[in-house]
Amino acid sequence: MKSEIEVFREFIRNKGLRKTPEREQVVRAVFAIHDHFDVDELYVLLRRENEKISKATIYRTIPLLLESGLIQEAYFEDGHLHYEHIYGHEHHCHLRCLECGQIIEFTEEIVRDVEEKVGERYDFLVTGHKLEVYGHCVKCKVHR
Amino acid sequence: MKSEIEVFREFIRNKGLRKTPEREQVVRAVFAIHDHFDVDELYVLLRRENEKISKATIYRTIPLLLESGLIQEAYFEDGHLHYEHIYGHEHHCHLRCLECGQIIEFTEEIVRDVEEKVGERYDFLVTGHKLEVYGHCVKCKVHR
DNA sequence: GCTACTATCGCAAATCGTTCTCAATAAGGA
DNA sequence: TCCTTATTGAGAACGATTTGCGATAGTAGC
Ligand SMILES: [Mn+2]
Ligand SMILES: [Mn+2]
Ligand SMILES: [Zn+2]
Ligand SMILES: [Zn+2]
Repeated sequence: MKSEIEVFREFIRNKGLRKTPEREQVVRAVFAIHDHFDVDELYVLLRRENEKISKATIYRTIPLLLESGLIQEAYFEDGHLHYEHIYGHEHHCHLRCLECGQIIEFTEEIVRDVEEKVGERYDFLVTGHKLEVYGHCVKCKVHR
Repeated sequence: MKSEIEVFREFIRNKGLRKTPEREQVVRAVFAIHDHFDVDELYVLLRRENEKISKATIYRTIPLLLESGLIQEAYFEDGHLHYEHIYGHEHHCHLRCLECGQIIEFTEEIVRDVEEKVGERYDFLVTGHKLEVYGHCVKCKVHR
């Protein structure tokens, strides 16, 4: 299996874009974080290790990572988007506690069936889905 | 079944807040729009018919509508959140075309099963879910 | 109904996330 | 190596949302 940086380089080349150290630093940072992240976390991480990268460059790189399928939007929270790297990981959904904000990842096969059913019903070429289940976690349940 | 304004008044009273014409105008506007909406659409609609309401008041009312269960966040798009009124409507999910942006609402029973399963698996008190399926609609499929 | 208390309002300023402008830099093809 | 031009960093600009504040108006108590 190709590494994420190989995938990225291929993507960049195919689009006729330029291979730059800044872009590749972003790719590395994104795959160094094994959790959901936002632009600012990426920025802080990169500044801590690397030194020089501007937020503008990170913002400009995000769409490339999305388009190349290396990352995806995970959820919108606290006024901004949160992402996660997905290349090399099997698809998962999110279970969120409305009280403490905890997020658990889970996989559930049935959702594939929904994709298929709905695709047929509305004549869509379905490519994916995003499912978030929410409620109250064990800890927060008791305080009510 | 209680009307949305009754539900709202009850909510307001229980919270010890004040019943104001501005807040109730927002409730009316929200239930006058039978589609997904954003803050600005609400503002434009209210200014057209009513005259005087500030955006700040709309922004301050949204959390009340969410907490009272009258509306919910539908999706994040074009840099801001879009909402929909849900009181008096059965739950539905969204099917989105990634190319033309079209959104189709659909209902699928199986998702309830997922809620239940996952709730048990992680000991959550599940209260709801948000599912978005995406792909390419009939029209957009052919152009590729 | 009148009064007093203070929640809520509108407006404008402030804040926050994101995009844009532009001059300097550096990919990468010739 | 040279040339063209995509990309960068820095900061200004922008759009959405929140906040501060003085004016207004609900509402509880008389
Ligand atoms: Mn995740
Ligand atoms: Mn909807
Ligand atoms: Zn919790
Ligand atoms: Zn379409």
